[in-house]
Amino acid sequence: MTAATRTVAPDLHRAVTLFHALSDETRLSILDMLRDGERCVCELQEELDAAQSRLSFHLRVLREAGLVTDRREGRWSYYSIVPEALAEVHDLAVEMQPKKGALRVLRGGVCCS
Amino acid sequence: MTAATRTVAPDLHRAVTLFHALSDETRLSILDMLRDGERCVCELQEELDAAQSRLSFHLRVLREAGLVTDRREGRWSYYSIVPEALAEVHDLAVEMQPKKGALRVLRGGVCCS
DNA sequence: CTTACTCATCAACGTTTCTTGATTGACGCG
DNA sequence: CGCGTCAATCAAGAAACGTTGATGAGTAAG
Repeated sequence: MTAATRTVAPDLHRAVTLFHALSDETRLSILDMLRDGERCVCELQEELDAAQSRLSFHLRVLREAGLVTDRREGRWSYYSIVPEALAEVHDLAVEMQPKKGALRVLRGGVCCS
Repeated sequence: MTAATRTVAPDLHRAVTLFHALSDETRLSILDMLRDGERCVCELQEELDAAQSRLSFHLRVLREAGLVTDRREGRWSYYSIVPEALAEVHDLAVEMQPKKGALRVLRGGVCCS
């Protein structure tokens, strides 16, 4: 039985995807800008001083993780935060806390059998 | 003005470190096991069916992110969750939500100046 | 003292992720 | 139509990451 088959919480991969999308400075900066409301790519580009294709790449990661959505209007793409995805992250952090009554000095007294 | 000097929330790097540590299946599995209480490396090794050096590597990432602590006892190292670090993650998820009154159809009417 | 065991660290390797510059498609405007 | 702009995509290279097997430090036990 491998780690993949055993431990995998129903949504382990989902968690990995979410946390990975959040594990980059550029992407966190993007999300921070989006806290004020939606932005088009060129606005982000200007404020973050980042190449266009670089932003496109990071926006795609965020979009594929479900953390942002985009809306096209004319030539522009507007991106905005998906609050539900952040709520998922919130919930994950809560669920990962130790279980009640998990204090154990030595489980069963010995370590490895 | 670069993204690094401007946007960087006081703890952007801290956030990146935390999220990065959580963005791996093996590490999430380890944390899941630790929810029941502390474990020594050999226990994790057995249950996760992972090479010892692999676990050591991942435990180091988790430790350096402050998500787990270790305690030596004789030959064994016992690892356990640091609840405060998960609370940080929790708080980050909350802080990243859009600001109140952030609904904006078009900021200033036009997109790029 | 010697052996066995737990664990951290290292170097080497393959893989993934990120960056850059170029290309392409879509749209609006003169 | 022909041109400029916005943005997605691609290919190539660089950097970071994760895996593996080997080595070494520390401890317990014969």
